[in-house]
Amino acid sequence: MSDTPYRYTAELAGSIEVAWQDRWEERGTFRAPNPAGPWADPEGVSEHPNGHLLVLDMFPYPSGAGLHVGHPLGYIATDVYARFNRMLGRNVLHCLGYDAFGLPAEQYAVQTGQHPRKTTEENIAIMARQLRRLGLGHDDRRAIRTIDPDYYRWTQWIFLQIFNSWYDHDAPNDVGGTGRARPIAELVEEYRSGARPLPADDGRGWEDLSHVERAEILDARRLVQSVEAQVNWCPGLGTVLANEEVTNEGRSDRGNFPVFKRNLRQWVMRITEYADRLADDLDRVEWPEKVKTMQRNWIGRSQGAHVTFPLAASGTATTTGATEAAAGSVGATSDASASATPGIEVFTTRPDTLFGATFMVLAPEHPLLATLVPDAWPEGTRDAWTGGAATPADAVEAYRAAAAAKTDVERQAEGKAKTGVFTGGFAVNPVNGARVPVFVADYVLMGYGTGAIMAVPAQDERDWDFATAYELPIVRTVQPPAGHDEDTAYTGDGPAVNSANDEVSLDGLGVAEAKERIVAWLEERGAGRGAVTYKLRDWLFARQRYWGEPFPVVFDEDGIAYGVPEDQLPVELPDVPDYSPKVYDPEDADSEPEPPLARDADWVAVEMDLGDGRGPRTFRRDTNVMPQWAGSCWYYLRYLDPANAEAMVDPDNESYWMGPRDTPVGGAPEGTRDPGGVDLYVGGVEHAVLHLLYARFWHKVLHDLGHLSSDEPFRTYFAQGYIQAAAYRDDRDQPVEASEVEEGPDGTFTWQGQPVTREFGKIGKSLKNMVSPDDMYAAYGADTFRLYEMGLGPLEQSKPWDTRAVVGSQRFLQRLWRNVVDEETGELRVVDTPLDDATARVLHRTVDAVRTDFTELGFNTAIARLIELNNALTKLETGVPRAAVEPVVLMVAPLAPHIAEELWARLGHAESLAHAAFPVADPALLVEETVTCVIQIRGKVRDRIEVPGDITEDDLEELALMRPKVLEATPDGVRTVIVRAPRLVNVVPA
RNA sequence: GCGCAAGUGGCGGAACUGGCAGACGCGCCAGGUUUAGGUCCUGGUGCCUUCGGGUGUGCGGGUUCGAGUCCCGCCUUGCGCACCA
Repeated sequence: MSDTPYRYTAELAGSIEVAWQDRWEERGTFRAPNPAGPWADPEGVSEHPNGHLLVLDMFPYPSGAGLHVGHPLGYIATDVYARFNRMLGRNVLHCLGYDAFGLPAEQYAVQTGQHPRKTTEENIAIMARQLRRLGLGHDDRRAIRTIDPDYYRWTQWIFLQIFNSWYDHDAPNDVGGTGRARPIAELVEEYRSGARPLPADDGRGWEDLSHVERAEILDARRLVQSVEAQVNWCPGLGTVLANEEVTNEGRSDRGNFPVFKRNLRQWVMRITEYADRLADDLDRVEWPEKVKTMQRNWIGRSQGAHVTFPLAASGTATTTGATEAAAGSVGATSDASASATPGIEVFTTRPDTLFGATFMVLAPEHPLLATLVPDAWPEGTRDAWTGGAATPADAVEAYRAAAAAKTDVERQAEGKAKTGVFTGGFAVNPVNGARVPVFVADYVLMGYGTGAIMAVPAQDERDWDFATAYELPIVRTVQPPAGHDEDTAYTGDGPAVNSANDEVSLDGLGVAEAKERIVAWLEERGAGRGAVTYKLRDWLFARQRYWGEPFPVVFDEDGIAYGVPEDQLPVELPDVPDYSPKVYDPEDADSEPEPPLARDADWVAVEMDLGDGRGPRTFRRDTNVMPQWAGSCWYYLRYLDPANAEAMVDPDNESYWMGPRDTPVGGAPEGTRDPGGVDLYVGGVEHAVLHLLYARFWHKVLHDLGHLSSDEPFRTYFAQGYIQAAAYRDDRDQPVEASEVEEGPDGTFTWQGQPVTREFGKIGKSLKNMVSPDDMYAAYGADTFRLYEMGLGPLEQSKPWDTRAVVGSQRFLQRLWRNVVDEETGELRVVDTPLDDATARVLHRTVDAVRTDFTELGFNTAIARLIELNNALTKLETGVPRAAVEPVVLMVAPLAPHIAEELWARLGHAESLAHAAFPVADPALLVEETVTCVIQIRGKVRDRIEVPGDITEDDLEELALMRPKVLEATPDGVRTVIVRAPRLVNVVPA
């Protein structure tokens, strides 16, 4: 029998923790009152005069492997912050649900032959147990799951809202600009009334159109469209993917399978309509600059101009005069298809350099190539331009085939070496009438701009490289500064040169002015116009998989798509016998997507009354499912009102929790209207352009349609670092089980007797370095684990896991416990004597520092201060005063809530401390009575003296100059004395 | 290649506007408790040192009475972008 039965061991910690978790659940301690909706509790809301706070973690995916010690890092951090704010009197909403649709669950289910619903629900149960054991103060009523029909009913509802909307670029929005989503019904009304002209100006009105014609007009405007487009087809996953889901290496971010470009008809969400607002509104949220930059880069907005280069008559490869350009937009050719073509439209960000455009380049996929190519090489064609082919058609075809066969990886492997062939065609530079040869080259991409460029070698490095490789002329139109290398392009600012025709001259102008002038000239001439392009593509939204939300869309016999009426939602995911997607050889680029739902003929054919007055009819269901991002695009809204059967969220609940704040975030532009949104959103940076961009898009649509008062989902986003763990590899570079590796005294590592090398990496199966929180609960308890993770270092940093070091946090809690409870008797040890002055000052300085640290998420330094304070109390010889230990318990509570609750209760408090007031520092006690003043000679510390904290500069200087060491060091007198009372005096000898 | 972060003891990391570098924790060392090991407790712990002191925040310069902190030039690591016209 131990003689310390009341010691704070892992066993005791465990029993305390589980008991408090039960109590919290029974009492509903963390249930946050809502102002409205089915749980309306206005009284509960009014009990929180210090306002409200919405703190959220990124939506977790319940993986089959359970949690590892890296996962809870952010959950603990938000919990500490939430608990702290609760103690400040705020109404705090913190909860967590499950993002449970998606590929991994489906793949796991296929592997194990079980239904994905079964495996997903099992995984959720495991995760829920692990999370509960952590002691997170979540509102347990709000643990929503995306796979529940009551949830995805609203996912489908939102889809229909977007489907039934169009983007009106001219409509004023509420942030002072124009452009917002409007219901498609309003567009119909404008067409019907004639307020908006119909696209086809054939004299017929809306009522005269067939329903197929009307559908075509509307479908072209919807924010969800079915388009025939080049998509990312991933045979290994059997589905198409969004651009955001394809890695730089041209592989799927899930599973790392090859991805191929295919032309297929697919659903897209028109996120590009929001490109400007998505870019601009980043200024109004408080996010890491890094993440904002990533989103801006992804959106890739660039300002420039579209310029049309008329096609020139085929002929000799020599430059002719300016007459043709003046003649008009089309080069004089007899070829019918060419005359139908106005010319080659390019996008350029440097219209000021137009006079230096000496050739053009089309992407290999450019449609104009077919009509551009003449029968024979024009006279004067250089050998190097032909690619060795007998005719331009052969050369272009060979080049196109070669480019098409190359994967992105191969293109990348070739680096920046420029290849291409002459098309045999010419175009006319609209500013000077120069005949410029047109090339095809794969350094121009079909997916950006117009898929064609004007090449200005003197001011563009890529064009320079191409021009030198193919001996094309280079004309400088921006004067490089003196000393600029004559053999490179100059891309900087400078005065324009060689840039004048009979009507306009740019010579001498800087880049910005030159752009302005030439764009004005182009617009006047109808040869071009100012333009903005984006790298952002529309969001490919359909997946040919099973485990996702079905599309609430049906088609009639004409192939027209209809949204399923709201009152018939949800469209439930049918329980099909064969849910495996049709997957192919990952390299089989020519395979076709085949959704599992398409196999269920009974489900696909449906009789339905759309409520359009035509009665019940037979329709064909859409057999796609939504991507995993769908459920995670709006879950934070459902948290606010998860039981609401009438709306996705009651508007009053949304505006209470997420509505715009009175003052904008720091760094927002002057006069900004606050966008509202989640007050603190914590999660990994890997979702910087996926989830965070998609959610912003949906949120803005819902805001435009009047469903939300906030116009950004996440007002403040904090990107947490990762916990990494040691992993070890053997001599074949294969990871070995990290838990079985032994460290030798010389610092080397061995596994089963063989030497292994160490690295630090992501925790997980692939590196065999899994550490489960369950092991930590068993060995130390949840409070120790929480404290360890928070004490490791700054939250935004990635840090290595070290199980051996966890004991330090346990020791702290043991000392705290021992300051209150006698380990042998279990009796209370605190004394009721008043605090001595020194202890009171340490206490209040700690309160002040911890408050600041908690507010700024500086948990590691807060913990250090609390340890110092507790160590100071431990050393008091007259016992630990209650007046000191109670504030310590309250301050520890957000970090280690179970032990704090237990000590609080043992100290005689009947109420949970979850809503107790956080200690407040007395300003009078923040200043130290005496401080150590450092005396420096020429900046080097030479002496120290104890002085009163409020000593004047003059007194301190006098004191310092009398010190023997100072006198000794200044035999020739003193030149300067710098005094920073009360901490420092620096004496500079003469 | 371009852009952005970050480099501090054996390790994770502290250090407000330039003002005692290394808080706190791990590890290590010594002592105590214990039958022993472990736990736990107390003290010490940047490096060098002739014990006076010297030296020290990736490297080299600079500004300053004073630099981890500011400026210039490098190096390394991490992240992002990568023919985006």
